[in-house]
Amino acid sequence: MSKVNPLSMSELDCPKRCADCRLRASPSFHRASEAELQFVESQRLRTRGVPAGQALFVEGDTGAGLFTLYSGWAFRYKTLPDGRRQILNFLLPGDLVGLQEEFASQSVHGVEALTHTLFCEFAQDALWNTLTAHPRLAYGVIWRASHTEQFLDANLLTTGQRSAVERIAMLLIHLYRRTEALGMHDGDSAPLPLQQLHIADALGLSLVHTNRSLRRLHALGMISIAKGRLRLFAERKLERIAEYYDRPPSVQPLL
Amino acid sequence: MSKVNPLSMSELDCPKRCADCRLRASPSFHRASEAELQFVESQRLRTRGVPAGQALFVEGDTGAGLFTLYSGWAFRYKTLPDGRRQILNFLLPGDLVGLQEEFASQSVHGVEALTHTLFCEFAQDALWNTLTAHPRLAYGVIWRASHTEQFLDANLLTTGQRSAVERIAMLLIHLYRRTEALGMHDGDSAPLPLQQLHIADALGLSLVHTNRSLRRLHALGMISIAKGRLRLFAERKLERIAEYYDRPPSVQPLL
DNA sequence: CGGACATTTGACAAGCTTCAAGAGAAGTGG
DNA sequence: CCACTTCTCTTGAAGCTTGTCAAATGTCCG
Repeated sequence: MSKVNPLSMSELDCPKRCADCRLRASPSFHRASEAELQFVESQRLRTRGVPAGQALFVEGDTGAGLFTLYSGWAFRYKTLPDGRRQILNFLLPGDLVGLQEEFASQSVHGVEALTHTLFCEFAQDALWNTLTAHPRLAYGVIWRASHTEQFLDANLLTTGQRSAVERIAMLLIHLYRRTEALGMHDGDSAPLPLQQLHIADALGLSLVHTNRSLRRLHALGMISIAKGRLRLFAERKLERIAEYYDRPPSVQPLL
Repeated sequence: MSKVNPLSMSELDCPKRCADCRLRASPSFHRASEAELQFVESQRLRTRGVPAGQALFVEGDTGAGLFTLYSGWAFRYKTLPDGRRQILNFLLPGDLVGLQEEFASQSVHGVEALTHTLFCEFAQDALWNTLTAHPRLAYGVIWRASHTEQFLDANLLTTGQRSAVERIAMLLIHLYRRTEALGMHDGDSAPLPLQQLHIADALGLSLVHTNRSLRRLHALGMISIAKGRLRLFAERKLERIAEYYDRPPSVQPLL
C-alpha cells in the first residue's frame, strides 16, 4: 500500500518543521521563503488526524479553528434539520478550511474525512498575524478563498442547470484534474475515495439516480470506477457532455 | 421618487471624496479611519454607472477590475453555451465584486445590473496595496470573501436539496433580511427589483414553475410582490418552510 | 462464514419542465 | 393621449427527468 507519491502518504505523520513539509516539496505549491516558513510554523498549533468517516468539526461547533489539509481527502457539507445533506466541495491536500469560522460565532458547515486525514491546525489569531506580518501569504489566503468561491460558483451552475449525467461528468472531470494537478495520478487512473452517496449529495441527486447515471456513463465506455480509482476513457467527450472546460491552476499558494 | 434613505439614491452620483460616501454614513458599515479613507480614495479609479439590464462585465472579459457596488442592485451569473443561466448571488450596496478576476486571466462570471447602478472601480493593484498598507481593510476584504462563500454554501444547499417552494421561501427571506439590515425597508415592505425569471435562474427552476410556486405562497397569504416591493406576512412560517434561519450581519466592512 | 454496508435493478409516483396561449403591464411613437 | 408593440406574468395540459420504495446482488472485513 505504500506509495512513492508524497501526496498519497496519509499513513505518515506530518513533520515538525514546515521546511520538511511533504506538500512544499511538491511542484504543485509555491515555494515559501525561509522567513515565511518560520512564521507559518510559529502559527501552527498541532496536527490533527481524522479517521475516514469522522468529522473534523460539525455544524454548530464553536471555536473551530483554521486548518490546512495535509494529507487525505475530506469534504465540507451542510445539512437540513430533516437530514438532507449537501456536500459543498471536496478538500484535497493543501486546501484551507475554516476561514468562514473566523467570522462566525459557530461553524456554518461541517468537515468530514473521506480517507484517513491529517490537518495542520493554526492558532486563533493566525489570520490576523499573517495579514500584518506576511502580506504575500495573506495574498495566498485570498487566492484560496477566491478559488473556493470559483468552484462553488461552478458547482452552483451545475446543481442549478445541468442534468444528472452532465453533473456527474462535470464532477468526475473536476476531481480527475485536481488530482492530476497534484500529481496523484497513477498511470491513467486517479484516486477516487468517494462512495456514490457522496457523489449524490454533492450534486443534489438521489442515490439511485446517481447510480443509474454512473452506469449509463460506464455503459457508454466513458468512465470506470473500481477499487477507489477513476479512469476517464473519453475526456473530451465528457467535457462536451458537461460543457465543462475548466482546469485547475498548476501551482497553488499554501498557508 | 426621491427617498430619504441614503441607500436608495441610485439617481445620485457618487461623491468625489470617500469621506463623503453615503454608504459610510450608514450605520450598516464599519467606520474607517481618516488614513484608511484617504487610502481607499487613492485606490479608487472612477465611478461606473450601469443602466438596468446592462452588464458591468461578461464572462470571458479580460482585465475586469475590482468594484464596490455603490448604489442599486446587480447580480453575478454564469451561463452554459446553450444559454442556460445560473444567477450566483445578488449584489447590494457595499458588496465587493471582481475579487476572482484578480486571480484569473479572464472573468469567470458576468455581472449585470437589475436597476440603475453605480460601481466604484479600483486600481489593478489595489488588493496588493491594501494588503501591504492597511491590514484592517484587507481583513475586511477577507471577511467579505468569506461571507460571499457563506451565501454560496447556503445557496448550494438550496438548489441541491430544497423543493421549489422551499427555495423560493429561502431566497425571499434572505433578500428581505439583507435589505432590512441595510435600512432599505419602507414600513413592512422591502424593495425587490427582480423579475420572476431572475428568481428562477437563481434557484435553478423553470420560469413557469417559479410562477406557480410564487402563486402558491401568495395564495397561502404568506407573501406579496407588487410594484417591485416584497412583503412577508408570515416570516416565521416561511422560515420553517425553508428551514432557513440565517440573519445577515448588522455591520459590514467596506473597502 | 456471517453480517454490515455499498451497489445495482425494477416498478411506480411525483415534481418539475416544456409547449402553448391568453391576460396584464409598461414602454414607444404618432 | 391613445394605439401599438413588447415584455412580463399567469394558467392549462402533457411528458419526462428524477425521486421513492423495495429488494436482490456484490463486496468488504472480522
